[in-house]
Amino acid sequence: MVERLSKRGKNILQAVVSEYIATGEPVGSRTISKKHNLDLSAASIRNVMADIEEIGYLSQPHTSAGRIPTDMGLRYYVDCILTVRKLTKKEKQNIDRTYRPQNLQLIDIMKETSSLLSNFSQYTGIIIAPKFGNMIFEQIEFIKLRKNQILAVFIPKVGKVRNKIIETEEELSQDELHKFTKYLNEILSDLSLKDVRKKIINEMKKEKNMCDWLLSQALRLSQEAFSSDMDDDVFIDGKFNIFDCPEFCDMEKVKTLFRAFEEKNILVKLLDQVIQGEGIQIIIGTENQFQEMQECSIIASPYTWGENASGTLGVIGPTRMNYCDIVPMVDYTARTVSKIMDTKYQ
Amino acid sequence: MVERLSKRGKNILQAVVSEYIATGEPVGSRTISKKHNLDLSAASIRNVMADIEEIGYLSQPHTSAGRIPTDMGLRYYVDCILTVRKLTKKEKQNIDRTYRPQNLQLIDIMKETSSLLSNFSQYTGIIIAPKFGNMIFEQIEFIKLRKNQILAVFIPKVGKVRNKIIETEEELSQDELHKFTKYLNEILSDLSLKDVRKKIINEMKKEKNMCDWLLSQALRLSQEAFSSDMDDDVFIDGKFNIFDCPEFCDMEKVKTLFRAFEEKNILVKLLDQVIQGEGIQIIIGTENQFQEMQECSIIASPYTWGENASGTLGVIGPTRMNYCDIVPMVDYTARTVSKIMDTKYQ
DNA sequence: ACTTAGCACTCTTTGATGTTGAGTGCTAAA
DNA sequence: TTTAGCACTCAACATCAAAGAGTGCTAAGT
Repeated sequence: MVERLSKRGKNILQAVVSEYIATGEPVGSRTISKKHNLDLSAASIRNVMADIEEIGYLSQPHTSAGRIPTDMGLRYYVDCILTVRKLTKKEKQNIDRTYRPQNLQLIDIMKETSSLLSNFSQYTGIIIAPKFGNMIFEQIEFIKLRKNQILAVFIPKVGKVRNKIIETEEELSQDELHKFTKYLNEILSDLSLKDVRKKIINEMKKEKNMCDWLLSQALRLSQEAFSSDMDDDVFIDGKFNIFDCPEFCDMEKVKTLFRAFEEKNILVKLLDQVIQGEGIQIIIGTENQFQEMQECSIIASPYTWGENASGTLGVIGPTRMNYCDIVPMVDYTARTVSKIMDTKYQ
Repeated sequence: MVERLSKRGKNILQAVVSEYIATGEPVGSRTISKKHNLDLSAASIRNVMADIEEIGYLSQPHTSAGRIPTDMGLRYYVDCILTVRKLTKKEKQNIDRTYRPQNLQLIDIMKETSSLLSNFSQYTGIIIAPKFGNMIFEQIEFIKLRKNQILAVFIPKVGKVRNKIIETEEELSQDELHKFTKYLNEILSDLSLKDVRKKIINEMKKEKNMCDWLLSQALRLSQEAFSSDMDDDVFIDGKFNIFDCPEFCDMEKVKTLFRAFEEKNILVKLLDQVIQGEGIQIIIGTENQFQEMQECSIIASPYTWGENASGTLGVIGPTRMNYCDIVPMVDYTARTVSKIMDTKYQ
């Protein structure tokens, strides 16, 4: 983002944005000259505002109203003006405390985090669990159910145990299944799920030549077990906080936004973009490609676990969010979660 | 419900209710005398309406408005006036077809049902999965994870496989665990989960005397495995249809209702009352104890599986629902689901 | 060359006022 | 017992004026 504003322009944009974030109403020149001691008269401010509007950073709902920042304006504000505040000790402690309890399962961490994000921000907190494909293989077990049904139990190093029922053509004895698992647990240990899938395909190619029936069965089975495109686990909290935002007083808006919340894969896609980058990322209004969400901003950060970037967390709120407060909070939360994930699972 | 209305009174209440259900607006005497050929003038209808209002079955939003039925009025209508219509062949086929695909897992049946109920009614469809306690034991397996961690996998005859991680004090070998499961699978086979819990407690008492270390370990473990008060599985579909009801144009109302939807245990409690009774049950507005839901009616029916009453399904909508259409549809769906559950799992 | 006071102008918001229409309750006649 | 007729009530709607917030422009001040 190019620096397109003079010092004065910045100050005034800053004032408009912060006033707008506080009130949600269009901001007039008088208000600024009074509340923000820029030592300028309303008239001067008006002139500058007109300039800024021309660039496209401000807009007027109607002729005789004040200005509100456009998405572009907010983007400039976030990139070139905003200096986030530091969290107080107390706030940090509050976040730390969330993860203090012993014996938190992954699922608890997720729930606590989404609720933390939502409570702090007073908007909607969201966290996406580590990607299935990034999970590290620890163990697989096959349990014989009925004649041609086998339950595959996949146990990752971290994360939720997953079951899958597999139908087989031939009947397999539990003994055979034990052999399978022993073999698989050996060759797959410590691989990420992605690599597991690759490895299985490679092994199958090898096996084609060697023609060991048991092994090829084992591989076939494991392929099925890992084939599923498991849903991403999304934890959302505080959906209803948006009811309290004056900008969402319109039924239609709420309706579409909620449909987006329901469509979890919209959220996943949106936040998956964040996982590529590093550190806090902010998506403002129309910057995201989903119409349903274009009244919202997302402040998100990837959190890591070990070396794999593993998930994303963040806050969804109206574009007029308090970026100054929420950005450092999301950041600190992401760091804390990363730390916890590391220590919990060596 | 006592018969408190004359034939004429009934006809007029019937007219008011059906008109109100159709339009959602207060109904005036003129409208009735015109549209429903009762061969009475508006003036006569007015007189009767005043009588009905006195009993408490109708009310006026304000002096110069028409009448709307009260919850009591709707209750009388449902009990003493309503004759439900029969489903057409096509509608029945539509419902049947939902369950035709082979290889539907329980979870699919649930999803399809909630969506079916919602689509047909244009309101919110809901189904509660068979109670955990009513599930029939088929198999349990213990898998050793790490030193003192064991994964218990519980496989019911019907329903979702469930995992639970158990921490133990002593380390147990996989061999020992095999012995445990063999023993447990024998003594628990075909019991309902409730009975399983009882049986385990009984066996533990016996064991205290016999002092077989392995057995008592096995029992302790299984007790832990079955201790969890698993969440009820609630499947809801079409939450957002209520946005389209004119009576929910008020933000506050939507807000509270949605909070109730979120609090799944409100829904569970509400529908659990239905499981006691037999056949279709209708809960109108303030008849339910939850304030959040007192603008809604619930049309629900238990569905069975084998001999155990096992779950509930139904439709949640505004009190001015089309009872005449939705009641038979919920009924038929409940019967169909029961049938499917029976045939799928002998 | 900036800055700013002053002013005319625009446009929303608010409240007051009147009108319309749906619906009621009562009365008296059929 | 029914119903036509009539006076009355009240929400909903439209119209209008006044207030207020804010702008843009101009001309004078620094």
